[in-house]
Amino acid sequence: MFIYLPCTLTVIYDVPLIRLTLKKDAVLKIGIKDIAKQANVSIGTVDRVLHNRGEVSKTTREQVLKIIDELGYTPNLLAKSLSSKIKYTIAVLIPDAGSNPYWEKPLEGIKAAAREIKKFNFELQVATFDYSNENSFTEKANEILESNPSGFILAPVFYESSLTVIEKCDTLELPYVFIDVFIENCKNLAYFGQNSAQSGYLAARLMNYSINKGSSHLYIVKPLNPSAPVYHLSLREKGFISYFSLETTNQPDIHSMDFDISSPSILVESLDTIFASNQYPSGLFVANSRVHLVANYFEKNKIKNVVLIGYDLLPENIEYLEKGVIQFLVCQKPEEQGYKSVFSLFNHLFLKKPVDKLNYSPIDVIMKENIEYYKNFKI
Amino acid sequence: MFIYLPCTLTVIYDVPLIRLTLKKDAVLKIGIKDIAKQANVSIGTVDRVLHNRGEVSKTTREQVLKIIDELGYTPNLLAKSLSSKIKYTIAVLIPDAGSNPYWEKPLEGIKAAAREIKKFNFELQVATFDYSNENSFTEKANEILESNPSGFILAPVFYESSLTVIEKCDTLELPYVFIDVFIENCKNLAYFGQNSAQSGYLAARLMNYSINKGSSHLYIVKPLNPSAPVYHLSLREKGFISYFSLETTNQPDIHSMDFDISSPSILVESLDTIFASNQYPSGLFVANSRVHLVANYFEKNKIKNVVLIGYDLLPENIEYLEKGVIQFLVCQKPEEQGYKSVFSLFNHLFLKKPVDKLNYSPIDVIMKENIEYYKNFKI
DNA sequence: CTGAAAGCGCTTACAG
DNA sequence: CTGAAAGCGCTTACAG
Repeated sequence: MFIYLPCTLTVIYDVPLIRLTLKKDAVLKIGIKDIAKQANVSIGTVDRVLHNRGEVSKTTREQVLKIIDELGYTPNLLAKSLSSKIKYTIAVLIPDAGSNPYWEKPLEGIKAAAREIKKFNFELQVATFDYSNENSFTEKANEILESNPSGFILAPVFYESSLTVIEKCDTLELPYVFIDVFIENCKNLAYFGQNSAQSGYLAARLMNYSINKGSSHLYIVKPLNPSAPVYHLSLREKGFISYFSLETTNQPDIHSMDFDISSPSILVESLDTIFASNQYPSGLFVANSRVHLVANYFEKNKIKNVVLIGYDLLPENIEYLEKGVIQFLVCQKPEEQGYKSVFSLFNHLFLKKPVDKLNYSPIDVIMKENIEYYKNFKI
Repeated sequence: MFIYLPCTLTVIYDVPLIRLTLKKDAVLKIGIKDIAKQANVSIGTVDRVLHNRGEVSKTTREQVLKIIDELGYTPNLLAKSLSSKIKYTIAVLIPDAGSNPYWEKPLEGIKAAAREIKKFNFELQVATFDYSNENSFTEKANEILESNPSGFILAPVFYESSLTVIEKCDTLELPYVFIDVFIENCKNLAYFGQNSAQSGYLAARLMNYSINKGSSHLYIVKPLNPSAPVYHLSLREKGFISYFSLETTNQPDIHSMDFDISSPSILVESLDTIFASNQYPSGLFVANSRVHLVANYFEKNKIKNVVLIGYDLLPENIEYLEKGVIQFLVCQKPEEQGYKSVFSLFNHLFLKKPVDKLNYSPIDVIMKENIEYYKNFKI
């Protein structure tokens, strides 16, 4: 039923000033030649002070520096990379996508960034390791360090081994960027990853809004991959739980349920138990991308009106979201994490620009209506 | 109450192959010199066929073309823009931010893009017009066309005048990009804007999830600026309404309420009426960024438990979202629209890359928990 | 300590 | 129709 309820509409004529900004940009770009002329030196000398390569007398150095400052010189990056023979190599060490399809996404972003900075003589070295094999991590890391890259992006999933690697980086003065996993008190150039607890908290709010209020049962499902670490999972769980203890007067019973993804039958049994019990769920929060397993169960058993929230845009998840079996997918732009990791090193190495150290990904709320725009990674 | 319910956990050892991809990239970059040598011509001739500047005999032309193809030549863009004297100018014609603060955002993105492609000899010309003055649009457009830009980004808010301008662009073979407003059957290079109906539809789903189910009253608030067009507003309204008629068995009464933003007292009166009536609202959907006016009313009158959903990240809206007065803000990355408009012209003019014609912005769902990541525009 | 010169991969007149 | 040469703004040996 649609009711139209118009209010009085007063027309006003509040005419803002018309203005036209046509930048004439009369500022002529000044180059090292101009500086050289002003300072009565050769461009070679200017270059020496520009890059602190010494072999310049103090007085001329200061003179040149002064003029550079006065004229507000900024180097022409195109000319720089055209003439320079320096090659930059960015090494990447992340888990094998075979063990976790998640890692395809950051790699996609990494590759996209690599394509963009290729023209500036940047090259990529990608190595992967096995989640269930700490040695493979160390071995690959050592291989990389021996190849002497200009920068290093790594997912430090094994704490002890990572510390050893990081120490070596520090000694070599090799700038390194953490992706996805964060280790504290390191001299890492930057970190790009998720705010897992926060995303769980957000999911809880969505859950709370979506379920029928009043006493109810919520289930946190944690699909475990025995060979993969679980910190994201438990942080998401913590965030989810803390929302209900902090923000709402609505206090549902929250149950937690772990299961090994390699034995789906256990999941089915557990879900059977839950749905047959007198603790019938109002909603399920699946703390990672395996939410499609639960969605599949819902579909088969024709379960409706139970809110289902999960993570990540796997094709299966997208399908169930579009069908309406999953209500919300929380997503943390994994491609962007990879993309930005590369660019942080580019900014540091090439542009000599300062880089933000702590970088959490946006937490996207994906629904039927907006999934279209998140499906494909585009910069 | 938190209950832990563990399932059996079986450890498996599914060891994926370890692999190391160290791109050696032995492919030497080939340039016009190599082509020239292969074809036994000078680089001048190669350049002539590369740019179809004629003055080349058919046979040599074909020979060169063949070699270019064989060697898979791709031009070095850095060298190209370093040596070329060609300047590109992108003209922009959008509404004055004075009449609608929204337009600051696309402009921000436009400027960001401009900074990035400045090094490729791209320059920006920004002109603004007055929403309440169609003549100002036409005048500025003509001024721009006379300045003979390389590309044109415009918000064609006045239909008739826009058609005239567009016709001139077509004659001049000037590529033009629509931003925010779309006109059908034009030869525009691209369009960047919102999918307004879709966002209303999404807002309705959020609303439906958030309100207590059962019979209820929802209000669509349309804050009107008499000098600005309303198509986005009414599309959002339509989308909102159609969700309830299409997707849900839950059929609340939906009331629509327009008011002139220049007389806030009318809004207050209307809200007073609503909240005193026997049609007490479960939720209000404010179809644009003025949702903070309603939020302000909520705060003053200590209204709780009424779902409030609105648009855009104005500072006031952010504040009320963080306070919990507004539950959801729907946002359509206006900065990105500007940013991408510029890049579509860059791709077309400079890179000669094909450009997608229809580009809807992602519809972001913003809540307390993720607003942090959407506040600042970053590429 | 400093300068002159070649070169990066293109474009752009100009000469023939 | 075609080629030789200068130049874009830098870097990089090399000579003094």
